[in-house]
Amino acid sequence: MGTVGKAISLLELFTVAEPELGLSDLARRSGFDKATTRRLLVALTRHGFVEQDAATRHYRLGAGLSRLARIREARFPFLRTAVPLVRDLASATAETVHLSEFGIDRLVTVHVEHPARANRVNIDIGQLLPLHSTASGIAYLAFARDEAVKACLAGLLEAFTAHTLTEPAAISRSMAEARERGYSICDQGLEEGVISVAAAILAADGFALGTIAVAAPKARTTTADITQRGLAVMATAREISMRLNGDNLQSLRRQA
Amino acid sequence: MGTVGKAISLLELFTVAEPELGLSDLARRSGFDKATTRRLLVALTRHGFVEQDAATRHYRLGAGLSRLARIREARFPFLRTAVPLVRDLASATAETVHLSEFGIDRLVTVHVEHPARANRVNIDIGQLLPLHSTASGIAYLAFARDEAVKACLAGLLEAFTAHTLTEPAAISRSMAEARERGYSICDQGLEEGVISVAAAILAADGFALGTIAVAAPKARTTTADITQRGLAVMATAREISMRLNGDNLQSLRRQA
DNA sequence: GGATATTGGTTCATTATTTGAACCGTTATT
DNA sequence: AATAACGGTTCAAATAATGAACCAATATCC
Repeated sequence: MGTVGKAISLLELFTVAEPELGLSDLARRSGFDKATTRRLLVALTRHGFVEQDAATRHYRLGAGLSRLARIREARFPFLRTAVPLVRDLASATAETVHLSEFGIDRLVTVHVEHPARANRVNIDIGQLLPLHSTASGIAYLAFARDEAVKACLAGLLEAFTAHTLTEPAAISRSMAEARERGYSICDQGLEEGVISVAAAILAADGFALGTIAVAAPKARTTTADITQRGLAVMATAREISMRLNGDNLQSLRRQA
Repeated sequence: MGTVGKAISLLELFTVAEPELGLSDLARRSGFDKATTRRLLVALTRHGFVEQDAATRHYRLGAGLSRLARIREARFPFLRTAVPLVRDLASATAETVHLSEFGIDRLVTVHVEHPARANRVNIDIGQLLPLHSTASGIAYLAFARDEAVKACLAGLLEAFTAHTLTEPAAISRSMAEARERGYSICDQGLEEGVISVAAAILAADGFALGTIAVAAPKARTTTADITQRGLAVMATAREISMRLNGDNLQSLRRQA
């Protein structure tokens, strides 16, 4: 792993659950020597990607990252466009709705609206979602470029639960069903007791760039719920796609 | 410059005005060899910090950055807290209001609300603001740690206009006035014809972490406007500080 | 349409940067 | 009080990065 990759992998250790980490902790989790870790952190700090708390000496993600993300968002207003619609869908369904963007060969969770219920599906911002075993992943693949699909099916298809699809043929079928229906359904593919529906958000070229999903405890989900949420998530995905791309969105490969 | 620094400096070449850049362009602007630039971009792409457009082959900032920024924002909700108040202040003043966060020894513009007027002060998200020559900078320094102040005054104090304060003593006086009054006033320090007021947003430890500012064309700004906007920006900064820190905000060093 | 310039990209001997074992002082834990 | 773990540093050795020269494709110019 090159030096740049090492530095970034340190950044990727920070999570919503653990936004601050110490030097020894970062070294241990990354597998790098403490001296190496320290040097990488100094370089990241010098460019504002990491900050060190003056009192605790712990490290955390820095303003330089936020700045670049804001620049990106200014030109590609994915969050600004989608978040209000995610919020609306969460209100309408009273379940967890999460928005993901494709990156690093997985889906990156960029926004979550949790319902005000104790029994709900919890997802963290920043959480990475595998493609083969999530509703979001299947919805994405259904409208992804062939290379992305091939890369996914050629990789490790980990079985997270007994329900996870791990055969390429089965995953392809699931993708075809998602294309047909306009949304995907995932029954406990990533976690026991959770059922989700998702739809792809398309870029101007007609290929998927992200997804929106509704996740709920299976115990309180009926077949009618699934259909209703599926149609709702599909409509929301379409709305987000249209707002992002307007008249540029190519009709080819458009959702049915 | 180490490898990590080089990679990050490539990322810093992207702006709101130029969100996509080619390989040769990036190499030229960074001063790195094309082979070096390419290798750094490949490493950044591998971790989602950069994406390459399939059609144009141009590079742009990637989803991996957005993900980390979202993780940071989830735990440090600066934008979510401040943006609504920035918007309110922009409506109330009908001038440009911009929010900055400290990082990389300067202020980083993270949000801007432009008034719906043709003659207005334009500021880009991501724009870096020097400390000594802007209302935001002086407001920040007024409530910054001594080290940050010393570092600023010991550095290059560039004269952007004939009005820019470049003497450490004059800058210190301006800081003291800002502390006294609760907001800073900058008359054409960065750009001819622009006058701004700003106030510091404080962290729990009582030190500044960012600023909020109102910028306007001097030609249509009266002395009464300055006072009115100064008080408004101070009140907004205080509100943001309180929402971010609640009861944790130390009374010591609190704004007058 | 041909000539030229510029693009994105690659190679590998050479060079520069990174590495990490061993060490340190301080703080936390037992 | 003893021990463990912390954040941090050093420098000879090891590894990764470098960039001049090259390539095919595309854009620009005349």
